[in-house]
Amino acid sequence: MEPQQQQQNQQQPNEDNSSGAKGSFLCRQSSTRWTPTTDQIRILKDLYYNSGVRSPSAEQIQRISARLRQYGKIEGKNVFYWFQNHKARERQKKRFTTDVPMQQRTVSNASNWKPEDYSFHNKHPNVTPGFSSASPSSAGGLTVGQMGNYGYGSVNMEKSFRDCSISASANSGVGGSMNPNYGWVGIDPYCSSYSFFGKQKSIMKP
Amino acid sequence: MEPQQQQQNQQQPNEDNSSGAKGSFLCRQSSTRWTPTTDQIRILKDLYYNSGVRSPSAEQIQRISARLRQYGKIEGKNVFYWFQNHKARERQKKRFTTDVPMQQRTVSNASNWKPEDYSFHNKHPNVTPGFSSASPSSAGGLTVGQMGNYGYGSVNMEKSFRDCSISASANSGVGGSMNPNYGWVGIDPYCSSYSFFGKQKSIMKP
DNA sequence: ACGATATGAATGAATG
DNA sequence: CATTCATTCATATCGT
Repeated sequence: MEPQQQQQNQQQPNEDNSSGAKGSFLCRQSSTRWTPTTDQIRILKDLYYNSGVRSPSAEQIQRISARLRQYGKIEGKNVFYWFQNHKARERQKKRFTTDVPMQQRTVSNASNWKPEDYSFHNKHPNVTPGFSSASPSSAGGLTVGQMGNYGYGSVNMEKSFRDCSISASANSGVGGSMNPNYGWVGIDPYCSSYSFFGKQKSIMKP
Repeated sequence: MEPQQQQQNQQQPNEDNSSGAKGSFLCRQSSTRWTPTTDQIRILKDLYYNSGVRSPSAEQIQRISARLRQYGKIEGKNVFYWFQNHKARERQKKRFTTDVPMQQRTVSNASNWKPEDYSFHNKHPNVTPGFSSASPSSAGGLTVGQMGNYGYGSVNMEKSFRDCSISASANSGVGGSMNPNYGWVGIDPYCSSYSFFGKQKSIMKP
């Protein structure tokens, strides 16, 4: 991410990469920690910025991780942490720079942190500028999130609108009716409690 | 092995420079990463060693960076990373030296500050013109530091167990399990218990 | 010119 | 959610 300056992107493609993008490099995944592949990152960011996913529910996490699994090894917790971190850091940086609530930043910011890819996906060197409107997925083809599943929000979405500018993703369905997309707005009658990692807890251990 | 600070100072008044290319040394090469000026380092170390600041909060970071800005370009994240790194490396270094040999560390020895480093760090002839060292209060008058002590060390946490008793089972809404943190209503069927992870981690972990 | 080291930056994983 | 720790990448700088 942060395509601005130096980036240390070097995730090793591990096995199976259906995407067939980068070459295969055998590598050291020996590390304990998950090293996301570029495709995985791409998708995660797409979900984050384009679909507005911020704190996916257990179900979503499973789905997402399942989808991402085709691009490399990944577990539910990785997805979970990814969203947590991404969100936290986005907020944090804002905190450092915008701390004082009052004060209008005339020039507004100026240089602070990395511009990152707010708004849309701007980071990948590839992806065509086109930007389709209908399908959120760029290359996957699997849409992880659009099922009619209850979205997670149901509860406090409060100010989630503050930064997420999800630009149009086709059906944002603000109007009412069910909004199939995950996101804010979904009020669902069910709690759909989750056992969440409960099921996959076994894999959750380091 | 040696001096930690071999920082080259090149404080530039402020931003600008766009040339980026470090064609000529001795210039602001601010192309990419932040290169702290000696004054900035001096102050940072002062805060670190003399004031005990290790992990400044967002607010502190704001103030610190504001203060340091008079010595050169700097942003909040730089301060943030600086402290993070400094602390981490100090710790890391110490870990190697103090760890294996004798583990007889009295706990009292919490302060592992490294006075040697500070006080007169500038070993480079390059130092900024003028500048006498001493109090950081050159022009700021801001008091960023907070106390002078910090007990650190002796925190060897390893993998402790922290299983929770409640474990997951938040079950679907109604049941009324514990974890009432969020006043769920007894009859409230719509679970909105999103506290969710508040304690969930237990299952996520060892 | 390199190689080594110091250190800024980024981020996965946890903890509270 | 906020904060912190550990690792790792990237680059600036110095030594020889």
